[in-house]
Amino acid sequence: MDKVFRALADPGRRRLLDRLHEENGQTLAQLCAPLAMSRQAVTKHLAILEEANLVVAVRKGREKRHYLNPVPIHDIAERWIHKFEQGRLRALADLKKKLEGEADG
Amino acid sequence: MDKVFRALADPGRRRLLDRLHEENGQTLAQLCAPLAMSRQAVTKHLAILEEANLVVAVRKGREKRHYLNPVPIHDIAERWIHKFEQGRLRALADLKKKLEGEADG
DNA sequence: TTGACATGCAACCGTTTGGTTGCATAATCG
DNA sequence: CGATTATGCAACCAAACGGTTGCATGTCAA
Repeated sequence: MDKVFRALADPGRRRLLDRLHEENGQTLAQLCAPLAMSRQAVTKHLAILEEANLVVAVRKGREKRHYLNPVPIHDIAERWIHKFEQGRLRALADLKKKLEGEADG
Repeated sequence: MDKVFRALADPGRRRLLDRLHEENGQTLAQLCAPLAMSRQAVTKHLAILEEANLVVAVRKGREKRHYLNPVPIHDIAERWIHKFEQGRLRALADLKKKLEGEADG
């Protein structure tokens, strides 16, 4: 779970996930192409995404195809985001109350 | 959006959000208490959470009460997670197919 | 006013991060 | 075979991160 959050912390890596979401199974070279970053930098980002299990790579000859794994994102939504969505309106009410200069706490 | 992802990348900060979710409006001292970390470290984490607008602080005399703002988390769920939840089953199918050693790509 | 409590600010420090460059390896093509 | 393509590995580097310590400020209470 922590690895997933950390992996998502970098905009470049989120961009890579977006790209794979648009077109799954891309190679390293394909992913690098429009990214204003060296191939090796992208390699490292992909390694971090793989480490977090957000991306699964499959070698095919001299190419390496990258596939999006949606499970960790789903898990975060379920186990973490969901919790905060529950009390959401209450929290917003708390907040608004305080920000409106409520005298007493 | 980037600030939110970055803020969520640290387990200590997620912990702080969890604590505020359990009990909203806690002071710095209250939040530090069980955290095996110096008060100043917590201050920095809270500053990052405030910067990301995940926490809103209100001074009350010599105390500073911290309130959870659920909006950025909601936004991430809406604008980012949701997208991946859409194609989720398809992506999983793609992945499974490849991992099962599908000959042709 | 004095003391204690709650927080703020700033300097410093080791480690991690995100990136680079250079070279090595492996697979396809002619 | 040799050239080209696709990727891997390693060393290096500046900047950001997460944390510390020391001191300053502001507020409540006796």
